[in-house]
Amino acid sequence: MICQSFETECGYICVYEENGHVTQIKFNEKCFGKIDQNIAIQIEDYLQGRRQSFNFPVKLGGTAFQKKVWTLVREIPYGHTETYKQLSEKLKTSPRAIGQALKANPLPVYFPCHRVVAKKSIGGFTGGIEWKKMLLKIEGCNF
DNA sequence: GCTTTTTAGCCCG
DNA sequence: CGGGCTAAAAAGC
Repeated sequence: MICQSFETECGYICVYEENGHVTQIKFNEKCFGKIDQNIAIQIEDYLQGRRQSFNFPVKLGGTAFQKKVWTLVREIPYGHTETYKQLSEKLKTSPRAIGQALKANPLPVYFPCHRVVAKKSIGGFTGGIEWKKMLLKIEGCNF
């Protein structure tokens, strides 16, 4: 397994790769490896606001429910936000269950959980809400 | 399987 | 702006 860091105005973001598949994305972590260049370019382009979606293979764990939520989140269009509640209604579940699943998301950014906000606040984010704000800002969303 | 714990929410006063 | 409430998933047994 290898990983590569990318610099942002919020700190470093670290992407883990295992034989061509992205397995994990972490915040505030610096490392010195080089991952598959095709993937690296996509990440870099996204962070510069030049790319709106990803096209690389990933490897996932997680429960059936978590995968359902993550998949649904991926369908939220670039630059848009939805609330935990809206998603919960789509899956006939509760807002808090959505929060739990997003917290367990191993691939933030790829599964854009930063586009999911609470009804009256921004909600939470792994690695700090500063990241969430920054990612939304990249997408041209003022929160 | 059942019970307890935890939750990145919500709503109402 | 608290507090209490709640459902539902995950962890524990």
